[in-house]
Formats: sequence, structure tokens, C-alpha cells
Amino acid sequence: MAPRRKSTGKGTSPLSKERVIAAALELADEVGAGSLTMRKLAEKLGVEAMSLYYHVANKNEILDAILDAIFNEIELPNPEDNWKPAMRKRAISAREVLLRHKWAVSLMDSRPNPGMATMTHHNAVLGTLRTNGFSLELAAHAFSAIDAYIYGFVMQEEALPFETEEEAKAVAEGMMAQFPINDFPYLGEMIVDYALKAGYSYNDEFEFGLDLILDGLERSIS
Amino acid sequence: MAPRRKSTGKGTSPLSKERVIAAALELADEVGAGSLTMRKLAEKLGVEAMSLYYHVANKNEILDAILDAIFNEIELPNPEDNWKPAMRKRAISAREVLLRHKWAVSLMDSRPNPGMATMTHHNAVLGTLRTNGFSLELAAHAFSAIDAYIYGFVMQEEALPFETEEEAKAVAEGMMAQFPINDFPYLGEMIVDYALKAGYSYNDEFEFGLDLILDGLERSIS
DNA sequence: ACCTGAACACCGTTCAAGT
DNA sequence: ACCTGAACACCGTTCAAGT
Repeated sequence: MAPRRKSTGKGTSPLSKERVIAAALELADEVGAGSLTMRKLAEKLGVEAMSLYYHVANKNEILDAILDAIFNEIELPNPEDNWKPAMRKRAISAREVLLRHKWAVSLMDSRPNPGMATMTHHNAVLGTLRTNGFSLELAAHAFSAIDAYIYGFVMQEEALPFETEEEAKAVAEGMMAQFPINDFPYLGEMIVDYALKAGYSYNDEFEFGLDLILDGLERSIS
Repeated sequence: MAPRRKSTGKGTSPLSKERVIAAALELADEVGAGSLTMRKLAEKLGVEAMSLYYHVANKNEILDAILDAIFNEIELPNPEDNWKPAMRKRAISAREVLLRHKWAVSLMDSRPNPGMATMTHHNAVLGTLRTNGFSLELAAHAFSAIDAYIYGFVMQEEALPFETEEEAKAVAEGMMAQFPINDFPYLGEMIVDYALKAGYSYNDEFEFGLDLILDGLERSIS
């Protein structure tokens, strides 16, 4: 008889689209996008899987929504910022966000439905370039080049199957054991003499390529 | 009594790992990696799904193999080539290959098990850089930057939900209808005044960013 | 040696039914 | 208005069994 009906276990009472999406984002962080299932998501919310369909159309809507939500975490530039440091800061922030949500990159290349946050992000980036004197054409080139680099870099970074130095060593040895090392001398020296050495840093690697692009753009506009 | 036992419908007689992989690659091209299932693959081979497990350990082995196979299609540079045109040619070839096999990029960020073809490719690219005077460190930077750019660019290109100009127009209108256009003025002008205009070319866009990186690298070594 | 039927533990989704 | 049970058409994989 009271409005607060049978509390469904854990969460605050009735479900809503917002709560479904928020839980989906958490679940993706925990288990990855590939293992995000409607049944697991429902369980996390103390509900049966079919209940979700009352609040969202289908799983695709959920995936679109959590991908869009990621863009809210990226530090946006202001149009009046100096473009170069602004682009640099935003690129670094974007990489951090993508590394924090390892499932995001893989969703990106399959979901062509940008949401509010995605469009706000793109608009802010383009705005900063335009108010800094970039032509429409050059702004397109810049946006395309920088973002391709960010997503591609994180993709490669995540595909590497190790995070610590010991893991790296083990993997490299496994790889080298599988094939005669002499067949791949250049790859071998790169792994043994460079990547495995102390001091190798993904951050430095990322910023080197980023600055290559930003410096190139700077030359293009002057 | 004859060695040629009951022909299994279509294919040449007994199955083999090679035939399974080849069929998987064809199937992926037809239906995408997401829809590549053991059952469909078996059907294509005129066999039951369980038979596949006699020849491969599991589906992951198949995915690793077809991804590796892609690298055989990329035009490799020779170590004695001049690095800049060689890197340019190879990057353009890699993009073509990835566009030909649209499922490849999505596999890349989830399969950290390089095969023979992948390692041969990496070795050739690194070799060309090293014999052209790149230090180990700079070769790593160059390889990382160029390949991040290639994969990221293709990823973005594939995520765009249109191939023809009419499709582009329809999608853009749908996007703009969903949200008040005035909220995203810079994004709006980019789509309406630039991307939708005749003459916009992904090829040009790709090569602009690629040359930005290659020119930057050239300056780095001198 | 090579293939398969039956089975298991999963999926996303629909729909009629419950409160 | 909101949730669910039962069901459908799928998955990948195992294992004992067939030839």
C-alpha cells in the first residue's frame, strides 16, 4: 500500500534507463564489453534480464550509451584556448580515459551512433581549432589525424599482453621460442635491446608521436 | 576400400587446418568477424561444427590465424629501400588491406598473439628503418606512430555509417534532427559545409596525416 | 584417423502473464 | 506501470560413440 514497493534486493527501488546505463558502465569496467551480458547486468541490478527491456530497446542501445558516456570524462578544450597546448592536453586526457575503460576502443569501431557527449566533445575540439585560425579543411585534417593517432595508439597499447616488465619478458621469450629468432633480427633487437630495457615508457612513446603531429600542423597553418 | 572416402558434399575431401582457416577468412569477409560462428563455418565446409575441433583447438585459434593471414597481403618494404617512400607505400597498402577485410581492425585490439606473417611484417618495417639510419629508439617511435595512425584512421573510417554521398547526407540529417543544431555549431559547419561537399576524400585525408608524420620523422633524423 | 549426436551451459529477445 | 516465466533460436565446447 506504500509507494515504496518490495525493495528489489540491493538497489534503490524502481529501475530507470539511467540506472541501467550506469550499471552497464560499471559492469563493462569489471568484465569487459565482450562479457557484458543482459543476464549479468540484470543480476547486478537485482532484477531479471527481461526487466531491462522495459527500460531500453535492446543491448545495442546500452552499448551506444556507455560509449557515449566515456566522452564526458575527457577534458574538453575551450574555444579561446591556444590550440596547441589545448590539443595536447585533450589528447592526453582522451588516452587516459580510454585506458581507464579498456572496452571503449573496441566498441568505437562498431558503433556509428554518436550521442550527446560525443557530439559535444567533437564540437569543442573543432571549435578550438576554428577560433585559432584553422580553415575548415585544415581543421578536418587536424581532427582526423589526431584522433586516428589517439585511438590507434591505445589500441596497440591494449593489444600488448603485458603490463609489467616481468610479464613483458615472459611474453617476449614465448614469442621468440616459437619462431627461430634469426628469422626476425630487427624485431628481435627491438624487443630485446629496447622494449625490454628499463626506462621504456608508453607515455613517452605516445607523446613523441603526438608532438610529431602537432608540430606538423603548426607548420601547416603558418 | 578406396582412399577417397564418402565425399563430404562440396569441398575436396578431408578437412585440414589450412582449409578451415581459409574458409574462416572467406566467411569473415562475407559476414564479419562478429557473425563468424563455428556452426556457419562448418556448414560452409560441408561438415558438422564439432568436426572443426579435430583440426583446431578452438575458435580463438581460428581468429588468431585469420588475423595473421591479413599481414601477408600487405606490401612489404625491402630493407634497402629509401625509408620515406617505402613507409608511405606500405602504409597505404596496409590501409587498403584493412578496408578489404573490415573485420580485421576489431580483431586487432583483442588478439595479442602475433603469428608468422605479423612478425615478418614487423621485421621488414623495422629493418627498413634501421638500415636507413634510424636509431633503435627512433625506429620504435616511428613504427609506433605510423601504425597507430593507420589502425586508428581505418577504425574511424569504418565507424562512419555511410559509404556513398547520399548515405552521408541521410545520416547527417538524422544526426542533426536528433539534437538542436545550434548546440554544435562547429560540428555542424564541418558536416554541412565540408564533409558533405563534393570532393571530400578519405584518401586525401589519410595521406595528409600520414605525410605529417613522415615529414616529422624526416626532421627528427637529420 | 576422422567425423558426429547428444548434451551442457550459455547468449539476446519476445510475449503473454502477473502484480 | 513495472516486472517476470517460459520459450525460441541461437552460441562455443566436450565427450562418448560411430566408421
